[in-house]
Amino acid sequence: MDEHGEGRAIDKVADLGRDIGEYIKQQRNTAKISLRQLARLAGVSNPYLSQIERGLRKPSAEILQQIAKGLRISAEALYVQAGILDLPAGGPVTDAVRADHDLTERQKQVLLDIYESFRRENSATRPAAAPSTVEAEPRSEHDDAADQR
Amino acid sequence: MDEHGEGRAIDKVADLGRDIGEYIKQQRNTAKISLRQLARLAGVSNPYLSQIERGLRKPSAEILQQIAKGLRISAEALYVQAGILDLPAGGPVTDAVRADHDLTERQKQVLLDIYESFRRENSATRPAAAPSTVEAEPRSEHDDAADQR
DNA sequence: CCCGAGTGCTAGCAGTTGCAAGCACAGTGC
DNA sequence: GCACTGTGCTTGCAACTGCTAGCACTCGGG
Repeated sequence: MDEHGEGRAIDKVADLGRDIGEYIKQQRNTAKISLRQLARLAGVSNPYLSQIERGLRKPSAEILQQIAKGLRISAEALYVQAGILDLPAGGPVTDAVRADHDLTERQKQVLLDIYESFRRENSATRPAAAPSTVEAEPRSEHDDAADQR
Repeated sequence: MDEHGEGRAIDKVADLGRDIGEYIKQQRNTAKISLRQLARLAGVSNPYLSQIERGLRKPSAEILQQIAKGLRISAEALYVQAGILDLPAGGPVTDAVRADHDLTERQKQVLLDIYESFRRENSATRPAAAPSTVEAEPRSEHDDAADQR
């Protein structure tokens, strides 16, 4: 991490750690499940999940993936909170370009940069879409039954 | 990783490690830059980048982000290769661009023209290894100077 | 020949990640 | 009271990540 200023980077990392931890805790509370229940559903150890929620540890993307699965939210939502994925530019154009097998990665990036620049031109004051919390559907018995169909 | 069969999971993890490593190496070769140059651009140590490319180490998402920056491709492309992000299920680029309400018609056309031009380039120059002329733009001093403007 | 600059890699190490074992506490039923 | 089940957390440790110092090699110039 030589690129980072020593003091501010540490503060930033700590903040990011707390951000994803608090977000996970918030999602878990919203889902009304205990830390141990989530840990079991996610397939991670409960002490580790506890440490993550309190910002003491910084989980890998794989662990975030597992936690997302346990919470039944998208891994991407956690990645965004963890700062390893940008807010989705959103929309069919971005997805289509990314999925196009006829383009190289570099070409995709060039196209999307131009696309974004056009959008900025057209709507300079449009606010960015906020991360969604709609995935925090409460976990109930009824939900489990629906899950099995 | 208790959810996974022991033998197959190990094989799968190893494959994934080699996948992202080979992918990075391929992108680097396509960009015609040395391992050390990419390491410098990415802000990671060159021995570590070497180990990553050879599948000996499994980089974190943060490191992948840095490597993507050095390669000038999206971090998401690397995440997909690393198996921590799913391929977006997108529709055709043309349809998506045409349907995008954030763009003027002119902008749509410009984007689609560039898109088609890229595809043409790729069809004309595509051998089995699929290099791109855009991506294969040599990374020179001149480029660096242009980069800073 | 030597030297310098470049190449990719080896080896050892500090710090971090994720875990298992265990603790203290709360609530419930006998 | 006790035993049980559940809660979140502490601690120590093995494995891993990412680094630095250094190596061997190639190439070009003097």
